[in-house]
Amino acid sequence: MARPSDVHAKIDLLRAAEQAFVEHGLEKARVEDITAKAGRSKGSFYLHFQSKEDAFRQIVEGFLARLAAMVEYPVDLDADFETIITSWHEKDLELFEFFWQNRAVAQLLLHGGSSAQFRYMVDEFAERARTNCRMLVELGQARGYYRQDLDLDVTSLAIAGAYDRVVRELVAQPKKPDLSRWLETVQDLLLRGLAANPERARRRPRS
Amino acid sequence: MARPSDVHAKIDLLRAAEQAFVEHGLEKARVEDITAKAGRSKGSFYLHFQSKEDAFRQIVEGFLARLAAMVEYPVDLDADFETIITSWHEKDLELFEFFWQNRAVAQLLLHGGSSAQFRYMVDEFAERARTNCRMLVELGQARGYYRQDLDLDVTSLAIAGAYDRVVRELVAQPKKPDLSRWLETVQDLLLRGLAANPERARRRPRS
DNA sequence: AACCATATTGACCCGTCAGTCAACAATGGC
DNA sequence: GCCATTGTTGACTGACGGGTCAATATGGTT
Repeated sequence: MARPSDVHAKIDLLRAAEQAFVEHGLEKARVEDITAKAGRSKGSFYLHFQSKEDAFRQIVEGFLARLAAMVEYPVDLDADFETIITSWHEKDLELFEFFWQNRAVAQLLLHGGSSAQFRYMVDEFAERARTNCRMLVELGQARGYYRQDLDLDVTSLAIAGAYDRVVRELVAQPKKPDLSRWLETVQDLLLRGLAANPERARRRPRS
Repeated sequence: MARPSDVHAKIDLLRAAEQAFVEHGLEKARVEDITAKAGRSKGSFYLHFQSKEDAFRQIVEGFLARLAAMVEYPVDLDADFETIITSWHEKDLELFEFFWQNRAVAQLLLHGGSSAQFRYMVDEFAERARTNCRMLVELGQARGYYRQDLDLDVTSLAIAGAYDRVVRELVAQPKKPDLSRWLETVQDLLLRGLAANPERARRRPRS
């Protein structure tokens, strides 16, 4: 065993790659820019990644995997509805925090800096988020909290879209905004739109 | 004056380019694919466009110009609020029709097939649409139809996002859905969320 | 210090296209 | 039919950048 490899290399490269991809998109980002930024050689890049696309995939997959883990929290179907709503709010706040922390990659994905060959990953995630949202609405309906005349497909789309757009704006902010207030505004708007009984929809002030 | 130029050339090329860009994105679409699809030569392409990017710009600008014209219709501030809402619905329906008719280009833009250098055009449009939406909400507030406690910034974001996502889904549909019903569902959800007086928010059945 | 195994490097190779232009084709006027 | 003019073509060029690999550096081991 002679000469151990530099353990920081891959991390440095991933960081630099992320920055380059955010700045120029997958196609226009040059491997040499990435290696220069990481203070490494071009060859070093190919010790850690099969190709430029491979590095991109690793970044995206890492981000989406952590994201998916946050979104697909188990819903306790037996819980009191109010508890579900509260838990929903908490999880959303975590999600917003996560997006803020990872706003560079988030912008990359949300703005389609990825080429067509990676779009399916983002689309798939968007679809899952929307399905998740649809389930929650359906549950609310079944419990009688939400209106019975809602079209689940279009309604869940609109809700997912509202969040989507707010997150897009969030990740583009120069300073961290009041995530909790943003979230409350959105949830309040949507809850009132969903509720069967308008009075119940008014948000209780959070403790 | 000898030999008039083929008047169909540019139109053929634009159509083929649109198709190629939708299919592969700006970077990956090859000029030779475009010309082959249009049944023209590569040289012919450069008689009509400065560069590949120029062709792309012409397609996008054409689409956005027509779109902007539809969105920025004058709001009659003196009109009865109910009239404004009705007019809003009609205009949205037109907009949805437009998106459906032009779903190929719409998908191209919404999914970021455009490289970073063109994103500002889409972003600018999204921003204008959102501002427009904000103004309508503000008007509703001033008239007392909407809640006073709304955060205009976040609320307008959420509303714009809801439409945005629904349009994204619309342009991805294989068959034309019932645009009017989709629109009603969205408007209904949002109006109930916005309204100061829940009773007033219920949509009157359209004539 | 000498040696070895492995890590690292960056000059080079080579495929891919955007864009050019010299040759050719078509048209209208005479 | 012939010529002048303008339209059209597609083989070619040159730039670019992803990926390779022979040469070199490094650090541990004896």
